[in-house]
Amino acid sequence: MPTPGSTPSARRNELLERAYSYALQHGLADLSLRPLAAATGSSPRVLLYLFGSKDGLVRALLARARVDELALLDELRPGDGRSGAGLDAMAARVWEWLTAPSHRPLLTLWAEGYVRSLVDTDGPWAGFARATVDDWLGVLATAQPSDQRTTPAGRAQCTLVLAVLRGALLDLLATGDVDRTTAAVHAQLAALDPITAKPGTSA
Amino acid sequence: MPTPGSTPSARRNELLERAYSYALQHGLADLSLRPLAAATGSSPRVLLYLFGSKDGLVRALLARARVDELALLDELRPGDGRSGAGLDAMAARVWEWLTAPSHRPLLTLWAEGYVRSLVDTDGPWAGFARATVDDWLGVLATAQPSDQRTTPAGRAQCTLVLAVLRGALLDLLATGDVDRTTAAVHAQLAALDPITAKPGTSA
DNA sequence: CCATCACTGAAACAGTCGTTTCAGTGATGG
DNA sequence: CCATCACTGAAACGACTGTTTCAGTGATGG
Repeated sequence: MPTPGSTPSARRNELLERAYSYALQHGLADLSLRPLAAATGSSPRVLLYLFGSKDGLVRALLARARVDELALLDELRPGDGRSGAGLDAMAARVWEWLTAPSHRPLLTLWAEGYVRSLVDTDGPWAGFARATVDDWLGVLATAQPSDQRTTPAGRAQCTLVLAVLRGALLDLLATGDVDRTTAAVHAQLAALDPITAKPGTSA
Repeated sequence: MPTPGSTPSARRNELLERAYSYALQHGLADLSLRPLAAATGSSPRVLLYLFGSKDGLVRALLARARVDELALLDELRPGDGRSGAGLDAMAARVWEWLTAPSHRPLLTLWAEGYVRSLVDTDGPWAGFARATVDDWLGVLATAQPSDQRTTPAGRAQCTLVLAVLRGALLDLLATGDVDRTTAAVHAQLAALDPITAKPGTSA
């Protein structure tokens, strides 16, 4: 019995991509094999064969969504080891990315996985929320001076920026009010600036 | 055929309370009639009779959760028509409430309904996210000077405070790190103070 | 040529879902 | 006394769930 399960394979990747775009449209909450199979031009039999189980499928989809997330994070990294353009500048770029309408399905999917992992502490979702929090705190930390990175105040800074971004995102997803949420985020970044910048290092 | 559906009734309220506490423990995502009936000492038959349908039951549970939310909001209102103690003081009180361990199940349930309503635009969840955003923005607005309440900058202020609270809450629910998230919220409130207060009115 | 390989279709499995049907309780009040 | 009321138990309905069984494809390579 081969049961590849998680082994990469041309066919598997192809179906994963189609299932991923299906999940982006329909969500993960009531994802079901037969409708998914019909939409991706396959069959429940094949999906189970290629992914081992439905849990395996969901895990693969979550991992696939995470690939998109990590791609964004890499894009945001300063690249070189230097301290980059500052926490506020990075936050502004992140918010720009978050407000792009084409990213809305991905963000909704992410929110779905996030809260689901809060309830189902086991299963495929487990640890998803925790993982994304750590991912983002890590990447935000690369934007602040290295001497702040380890201090509690520095970690609080990153936590705060992340909270603003996530909270504003939740608002945006619910209301669609880009102007109001963007104004809130920028108000925060303006207020954050004098805190982040050490005296003498501004501009 | 009576089919009370949403008519109040002693028995209905009793079962609603029990179903509510069950939902707080197990979540709403995979709520199912038979296990719920077994846990509440009733039967699927009775639940359907008293709530009309499963959607009616979920709607009742969501409304019940909203009662708890609105109770908190009323508690936060200054009471008299005056401007209260300021936006930052109110936010600090809200955060205190959010971090209370006993409120964690309610907050998780709320998060569940929130993102669910982002995906299922119809069904029992519809509009839940939007409603809570409006509720909270409304109550936060009562804490700021009346001349700021209508300006875009004032609305951005409330949006920002709400975003910080919600974002930090998401972080807290995922990581359980009360210290770090509280530090972030308080850092924000400290930075918010000089913005909110008009020059000359500070202290 | 034949074995092995990754992949697939059709059908059935046992289980759960929300809901319905039928048949009752026991209490209320005219 | 009897009708009406809110409520309930038992069982079944059809639809759906993830998963399995059996039986194949067609291509690969020794």
